[in-house]
Amino acid sequence: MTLNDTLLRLKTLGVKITPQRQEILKVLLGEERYYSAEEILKKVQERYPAVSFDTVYRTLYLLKRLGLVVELNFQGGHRRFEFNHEDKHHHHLVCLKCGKSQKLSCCPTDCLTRIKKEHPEFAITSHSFEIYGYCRKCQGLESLG
Amino acid sequence: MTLNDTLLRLKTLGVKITPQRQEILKVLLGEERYYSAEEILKKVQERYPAVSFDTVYRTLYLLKRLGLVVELNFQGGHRRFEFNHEDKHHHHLVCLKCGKSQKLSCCPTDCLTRIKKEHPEFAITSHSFEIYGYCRKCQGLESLG
DNA sequence: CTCCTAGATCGTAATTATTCCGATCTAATT
DNA sequence: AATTAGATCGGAATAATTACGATCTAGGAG
Ligand SMILES: [Mn+2]
Ligand SMILES: [Mn+2]
Ligand SMILES: [Zn+2]
Ligand SMILES: [Zn+2]
Repeated sequence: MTLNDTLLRLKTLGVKITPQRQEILKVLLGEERYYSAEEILKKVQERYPAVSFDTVYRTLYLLKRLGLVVELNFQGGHRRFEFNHEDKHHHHLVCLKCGKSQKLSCCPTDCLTRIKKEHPEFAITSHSFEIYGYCRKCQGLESLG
Repeated sequence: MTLNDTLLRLKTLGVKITPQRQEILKVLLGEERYYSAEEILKKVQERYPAVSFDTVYRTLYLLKRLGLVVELNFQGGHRRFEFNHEDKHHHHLVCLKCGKSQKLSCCPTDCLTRIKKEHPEFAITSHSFEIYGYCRKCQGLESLG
């Protein structure tokens, strides 16, 4: 998904295209990874020093409602956001020490179809699946804080 | 798992058994569901009015390190804790409106074994798998806040 | 049983993350 | 160019979590 595609999509949905929103999207589309709200704020401030957390959060939640952004809630209460690249739905292998992550090649679709059958009255909108542990570098250092 | 079993386990591990810790365990063992830190504080305060958040959080993290408690991080940044009943490992179907949940009958074990093979250098310690949406009661009310 | 001490708790303050809000601004339509 | 619904800013408010010094106590030694 390119920036222009995304902007077109927003325009179609009747959402205003502001420079701040464009800049937030540029960050999210820049590297294919997840970001904290603060990381996004810092990056956007390089171009627009006056931008506020309010704008970042409002934009992220807007994009989430539109299905363009995914919210990730990791162990320890760490909240992250990443662009929802079409056909690139994925989950993460997250190191509890350094926070680095790798994409997982696998999504529990069989569980999902089973649960849909078992709970037909429940309107499923999303799911999360993350695996935690320690990467090679951080093994043995778990207890050193 | 009963309270006495758990206390014995803690004793074996060289952890002090305080009345506050016992009370927190009683809450967690009482109903087989997850709790917020605040819910636990309130319940424990019924017996020990002076107990503090500090004690609740420290105890929860202690129990988590010992594998007796699981930390759940739901959409919206909601953090919950539940007792890790042996052989009752499970995941949740969570309503985004009312917060009520149901146990899932299914754990993505095939994904997990696959990931272990693909990332033998990574030391996996835990995983999360939650499904979100709207329960029957809350359907159609999603947008009413 | 009493003493001792490492570790636990309390009370409160500090920190962090997120949300709220009134004043001002602006994208997009007319 | 004027209009206005919706967006942004700056800062305050709220909520969640962590920190810390003073005090207390569980559990082991004697
Ligand atoms: Mn990712
Ligand atoms: Mn549960
Ligand atoms: Zn998936
Ligand atoms: Zn599982």
